[in-house]
Amino acid sequence: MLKMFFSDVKFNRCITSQLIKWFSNFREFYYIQMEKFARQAINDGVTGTEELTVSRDCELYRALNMHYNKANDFEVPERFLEVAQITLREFFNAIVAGKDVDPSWKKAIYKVICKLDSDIPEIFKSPNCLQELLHE
DNA sequence: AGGCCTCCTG
DNA sequence: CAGGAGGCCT
Repeated sequence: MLKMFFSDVKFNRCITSQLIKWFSNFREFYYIQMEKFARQAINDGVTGTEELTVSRDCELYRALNMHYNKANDFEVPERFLEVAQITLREFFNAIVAGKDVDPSWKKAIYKVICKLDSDIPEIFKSPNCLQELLHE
């Protein structure tokens, strides 16, 4: 029964597009939070990027975790914190520099951050990805 | 043309 | 989160 489903071309295509959609939505949420917290920091009088840090007990982290990992199903990798912090600082600097007057000011940040993306885990590249994931 | 992505909405 | 429109790339 399951095999029948997973070998269905339409079904697989549907799944991938949905996954893409999810990642897209996640990304959006991520960047919205980043901008929000960066602006908040500025309003709170933060002057330097050194004061901006992302740890497991900061508000920004909580907001993200609440959204992506509400039930704490997995442990958030350290790398995520690093990238999150870099992103936050990137936003902070851009806003402080007044770059946000440019309608597409976020593009530059996106370009920087996407290079920090981790590689896609091998399991997702497998054609049997769905089966393998289900067996975990 | 088809796939993937972003942006805006609901 | 899902849908839809529009842009970019192959």
